[in-house]
This record gives sequence, C-alpha cells and structure tokens, in this order.
Amino acid sequence: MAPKVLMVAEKPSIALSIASVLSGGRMSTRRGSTEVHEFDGTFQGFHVHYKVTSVIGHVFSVEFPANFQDWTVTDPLDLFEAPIHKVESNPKAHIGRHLSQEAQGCSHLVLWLDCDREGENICFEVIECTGFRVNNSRRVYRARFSSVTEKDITKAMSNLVEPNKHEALAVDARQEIDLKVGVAFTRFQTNYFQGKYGNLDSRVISYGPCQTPTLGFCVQRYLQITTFKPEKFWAVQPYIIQKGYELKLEWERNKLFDSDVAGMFQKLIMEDGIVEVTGISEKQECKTRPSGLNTVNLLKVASSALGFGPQLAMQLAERLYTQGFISYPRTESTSYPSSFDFRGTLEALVKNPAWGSYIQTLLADGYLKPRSGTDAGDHPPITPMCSATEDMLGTDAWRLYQYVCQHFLGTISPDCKYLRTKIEFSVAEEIFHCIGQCVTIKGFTSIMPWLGVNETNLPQFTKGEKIEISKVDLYEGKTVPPDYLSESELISLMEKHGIGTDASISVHINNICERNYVQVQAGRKLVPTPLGISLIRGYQCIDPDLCLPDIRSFIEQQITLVANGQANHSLVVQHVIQQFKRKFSYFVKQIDEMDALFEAQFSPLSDSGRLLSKCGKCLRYMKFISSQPSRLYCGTCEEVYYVPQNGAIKLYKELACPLDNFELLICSLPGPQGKTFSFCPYCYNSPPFEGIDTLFGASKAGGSGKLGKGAGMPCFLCPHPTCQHSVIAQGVCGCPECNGTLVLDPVSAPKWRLYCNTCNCLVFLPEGAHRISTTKERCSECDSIIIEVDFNKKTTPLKDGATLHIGCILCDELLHSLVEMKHGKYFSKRMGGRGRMRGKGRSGYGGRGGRGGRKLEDPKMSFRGF
DNA sequence: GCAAGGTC
Repeated sequence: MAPKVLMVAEKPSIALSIASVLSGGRMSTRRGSTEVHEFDGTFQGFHVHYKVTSVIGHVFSVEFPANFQDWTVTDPLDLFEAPIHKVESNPKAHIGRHLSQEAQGCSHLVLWLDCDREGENICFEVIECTGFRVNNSRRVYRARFSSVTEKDITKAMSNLVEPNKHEALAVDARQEIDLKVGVAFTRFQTNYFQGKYGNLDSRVISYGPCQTPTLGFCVQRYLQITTFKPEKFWAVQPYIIQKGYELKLEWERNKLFDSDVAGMFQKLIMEDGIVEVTGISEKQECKTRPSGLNTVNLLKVASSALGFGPQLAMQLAERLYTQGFISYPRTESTSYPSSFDFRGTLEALVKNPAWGSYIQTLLADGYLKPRSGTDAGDHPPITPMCSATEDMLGTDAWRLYQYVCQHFLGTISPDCKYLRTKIEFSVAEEIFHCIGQCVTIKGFTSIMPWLGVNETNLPQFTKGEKIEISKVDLYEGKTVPPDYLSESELISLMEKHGIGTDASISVHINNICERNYVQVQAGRKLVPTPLGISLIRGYQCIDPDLCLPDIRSFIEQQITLVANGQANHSLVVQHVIQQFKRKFSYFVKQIDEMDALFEAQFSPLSDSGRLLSKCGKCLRYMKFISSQPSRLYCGTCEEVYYVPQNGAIKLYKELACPLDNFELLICSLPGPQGKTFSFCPYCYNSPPFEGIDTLFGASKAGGSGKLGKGAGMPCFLCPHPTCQHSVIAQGVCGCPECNGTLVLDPVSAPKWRLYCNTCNCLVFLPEGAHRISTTKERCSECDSIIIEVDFNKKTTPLKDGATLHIGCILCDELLHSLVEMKHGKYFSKRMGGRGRMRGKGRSGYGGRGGRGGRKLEDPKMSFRGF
C-alpha cells in the first residue's frame, strides 16, 4: 500500500485550494470535523496517498487550572506565578481527535498553516495532536507559501522546510503574558469596584493590553474636547465682481485673534477700495491612485463611508471571501506580487454591468501596475475574484464588494491630473488670493468619484489689472474643539501603534463597546462613558503606562526576541511577568486614586437599588440592584447575592427557604417559552447539597464541578426532601428529551405548564384550571407524581360540573388527553400521541449525591405511553 | 464573569 501523507491547513478553504491544485481537481472529499480531501500523487519521488484537511484557527488556548478559577478564592496577584495549561479552544469541534485519527498510518506530515507567527504556533499544535515526531521514521515538513495560487502552492511543495520553533514559542510567550496580565487586572478591578458601587452598568471591569490602550485613544480625545478653550478670531473678506462672477478673496494672514487689529485692516482695505492682480500662477497637480487594499483600510472605509462597524465589515468580507467573490480579507499588504495576473482579474470582472465598460476601456487603453505599497509577506491585497451583482449578494455585502472592486480598478487606473490656478491680489499692502482647479485627466477618480477633485472655475485675470472691491466683510468666528474620535481614526491609531492585528482590531473595538466603556454615536464617533473615562483617568493618575499603547509594543518587542532566537522563551516570559506583577502590586496599593474618580461618578451599593426581600441572617430587607450584574445587597451584613441574569426578579409570596430563612424570589426569563422559577438567594449562590453537578446559568464550567459565581441552584435543582418548592416536591416525571425532570411551573396559571429543569422541553397542562398542584402520591403504574387539578366551574370537563380531579398526567385518560408537549428545538407542537416517546426511567437526582440527607429515591418517572 | 489570537 502506498505511504500516506497528511497535510493540514489553517482553515477549510485553504485545505480545499491546496488539494485542488495538487490533485489537479481529481480528488475525493469526505466530511469529518473538517473536510478531508484525498487523492494519489507523488511525494519526494514516491507514489503516495495524500490526505488534506485543516484546523479552524488555533486548536488550543491557554487557561488557568481549576483551582485558580474561583474569583473569590484566588488572589489575583497569585495569577502571575500560577501554572497555565492548554485546553482545546473549541471542544465541540473535536479538532484534536480529528487530527489524531487522520494521522493514523501516515508517514509524513506537511504543515500548510498561514505563514505568520500564529501559523507557526498552530503548526506545533497540529504536531502535538497528530503525535508526529514520536517516531523518528515519520517526518514533519512545513510548506511556506505567500498566496493560495497554483504557482505558490507548487513552489512551496517543492521547497518544504522545517517549522520554526522560535516563532511558535514567541506566540506561547504572548499568550501567557496576555492571559496573566489581563485576567489579574480584570478580576481585581471587577471585584473591587463591583463590591463598592451599584450602578457601574458593566458585568466585568476588564483590562487588557490591547483593549485598554484602545479605550485610551477614545478618552484622550474626549479630554482634549472637554479641556478645549474656544478663542474668537476675525478675518477680513473682500469681495470683487469680475466678468459677472462674485469672488471672495482669501487673506494671506488667514485670521487674527485680535478684533481691533482685524478691524483696522478692514478699514484700510475699505479705504483703498481697489485690488491689483499681482500674480497669476498655474501648476499641474497630481492626485495619485490608491495602492492595494488591506484589511485596515477596508475597515476604515467601511466605517467612514459605508457606515459599517468593523465587526460587520469583517463578517461581510469573510462571507464574500468564502463565497469566492473576493480574495482573503485579512491581510496587511498593500502591494501586489510582481506575478499578479491583473489581466485575468479584469477579464473575470469585465462582464459586470456596473463597471464592465470601464474595464473594457482599461483593457483597451492599457491598465497601469499599481503603486508599490508595503508587502507584509502574508496575503495579497483584497481583490475581487469574480463578478457579482447586488441581487446575488444582498445590499450590505454588495456595497462592500462594490468598494473592493472600485478600489481595485482604482489601483490600476491612471492618476488624476488637474491644473491649479492661483491668482494673487494686493490691496493696502495686504495680500489676498483665490484658487481655481480644473481637472485634465480624471483617471482613477472616475471609478472612485468620491475622491474626485472639486473643480472651481475662475474668470480671466491679467497681471497688473485693477479691480474695484464690492464689499469688505469682517468675519467673526471662534475656534472649535476636535470632534469625538471617529472609528476610522481609531483604527488608524491602533494600526500605527501596533494594537491588535488585522483580524483582531474589530474585536477590541467591539470589546470596549460591550463593556460599556464607549458608545458609538451618529457618524460612527466613539464617545467614552463615565466608566471608560474614570478608568483611563485612574490609570493616568496611578501608572499611565497601563493605558498607553507602548504597553503593547513593549510586549511585542520582548517576544520578537524569542521569535528571532535571540532570547530564551522562559526567561523572557519571567522577566515580563515580573515587571507586570510589580505594576499590578503598585496599582492595587494606589487604587484609592482611581476610586476617588469612581466615587464622584457612581453610587455606593448601599444607595443603589430598591428594597426587595428579607435577608435570612439579619431579617432586614435587602436591596435589589438591577444593573448588570444584577444582585441583592444586604446593607446590614454587607453581603452581595447574585441572582439569575437576564430575567425579571420579584418576591415570591413572602415565602421563605426552610434551610436558611431567606425570602424566596421568582425569576421570569424573557419570551413565551421562558422558564419561571423560584429560588432562594442564599442557596442560589451557595448550593447546600453535595452532588449537584448541574448548575443553572453556569457557563461552560464543564465537568469540573467548580461552582461559578453568579450561577447556581434554583429550587428546581434543589433536592431538599421536604421543602414544598424543591424538585422532589414539584417534579412530576422524567423529561422525554433529556435526563432532567419535568417540574411544575409555580406561577404559570392560568396556562399551567411543566418545564424541564435541564433542557428547553415544555409541557402544557389543562388550561384554565384554578389550581394545579403536585401531591405526595405516585402513580402505581408509572411512578409519576400524581397531580391535583382544580378545574374552572364554567369550563370543567368533568361530569356534573365537578371541578376537582386527581390523577397521573401519563396514565389518567382525562388528564393525558388535555396535555400538550412543546419543544423549541425538535418539534414545534406535538400532541400526545400514544407510544411515541422513549421511556427514560430516571429523574434528576436518583442514585447520585444527596449525601446530606436520605438517599433520594429514583421515582422512575417516565413518559411511557405518552 | 477574566486576555488576545486564530477562524466560522
């Protein structure tokens, strides 16, 4: 059997391109975690079987181990010394397993990851997953390609090299530094300020070496605006009438900040009354065509001209790319490779009705080579790949695609040429001028009309000519502050200072919006919020480095030493981490300075919120703080209790939890399918029973069993044996869809329903009943809890107008006929037909945990026969 | 609930 060669690309589209080129299109493709393309060919002179597949970006990301995950237990300072480990970035995609399976039986591995540091790092992630290098007879190669073209792919294939460990280690270093610094500061700030103020309006007060300087730029502009002092100025504006045109003359002095002096000039000029033409000059000017389009410039135009935020712009560009309309949209390069096939690209677009005729002219008259821009060695500039119409793309994608096309055509069109005429005048020894512009060659501005030169015609003048002044105005103006930073300006600043990459700039901008540090206002201007301003001003007081862009360049410069092999990875990491640790300690020590700014902006927890429910410890009312993260605050005990987020919270009939005496609350999640459930604020935050491994609202906590803060145990997960609100009392039967238990919704009247305490399954009970409640009895047939229904007198289905009915919703014929099941995911409506459900004999807690009380019975509830 | 970097 022919030896097998595994090739791995960074994304599925590249795997497809590589396989297509190397197989000449003759390959078979099968699905897996990502697609695998297979074909036969030759490798180093041997006949081999190729398998080409891909990862989806990084396979792993770094994290702290579980014992450093609890915000309340871990001192953020310890994070600097904490171990870190790699976890799969997207466990659901099973990329690790996929690579390991596909590597089985392969003798060679060829790495086709993008040719940058990150790509080099992913190379080693792939090597780790495939288990290569364990066995010396298996070889690992790196393909270096500068574009996904047939030429480059074949060239890379015949010039295979080794992956670069130094570059990969530089990325490891960056990951560790970013994680430790970001998480330490974020946790400290969040804990400190959220424990003090009730109206911060941000779930997390984050810090990061990219996001914070990004915010810094916005606040810096804001501070320029607020500290701006306007000044009045004056300008003399004489008017003349020449050949029937009225012309305003521009003053050589432009403006003066003294009204008396300006007034004096006005008087002098009025007294003279005659201007003399002292000079006429004509100059040929040139406005150069653009160079190739890179990501950052695309994002800037998208924001300033199309009104698309960077995130939307990238989404649209990504889609255009995967659909084959434009080339890879994440590139720094603005210069085209010398081999680039411009004619081919033009021919691919020539049929387009929007600019077909323009392209025909270019092809006929000869297009130009683009100006040389910068070549970052990644991907070529963003270029249209095939023709499209608005109908094919939809409005937004079309507008972006249209710009990409116009920009591309602009790059190979002639420059714009125009004649600039300046007429100089003199009056009372003061000099004035006016300017005319006349386009001689439109060039690229005919396809990018918004960049066109404004034409202004001037009437004829002759040197020495004397003209009477028709009037002399004294213009009074005042200087104005700059506007808020536009998103497009911010992108320029980020690029200039190396904050983020072409792929991540949009993420950082989005971040500072989501954290409520800035708001995007009309015209995509970024206006910092009181929170954003307080943070940056605080850093400026304590340690300005923390919010300056240099913090990123410092990290970059340090890890570049690793990438170049000039410094040892661990030593660099240690050095940088120690520096940040010192900065962190100082920041913590001086936090009062930042706090003074917060005090002026925000209200203390004790002043926030409304009284809602009683604390079980001191029996006084606690305050409900509705701003994110919503929580209860007991002013007497000075304790904070988080509540389920995103739901409406209210008091539950002044009932109290038998375990701790805290008053119960009701949470209603939004939407008609939203659960409504009761919870005890204390139990919710500190589940009292062992063995509860399902938490409500816990995010990707995984199976670690660690209880995340703000995620917890509502009554529907509580195994309390006698409390009337627990799942033991309110659970009716096993969920037909999952391992959960169907629980009676306590406040669903009159549309009584059961919901699953684990998944989204919903079951509607007889509508219009006065009361539906669980009993302590179980069905002799199926072991479900017997329910008691008190029907409405007018609508009761019972004989002789009786209203009370007791039975099992599965086995009682009447009840069963009135029950209806609904599930969002799999079926919209499913009437209770017989014998269609799986019998799942279990409920929430049987056989597990419950060590705190008696062993919980498994009531063996099921939907048998439903 | 945390960073920044890939990519979807």
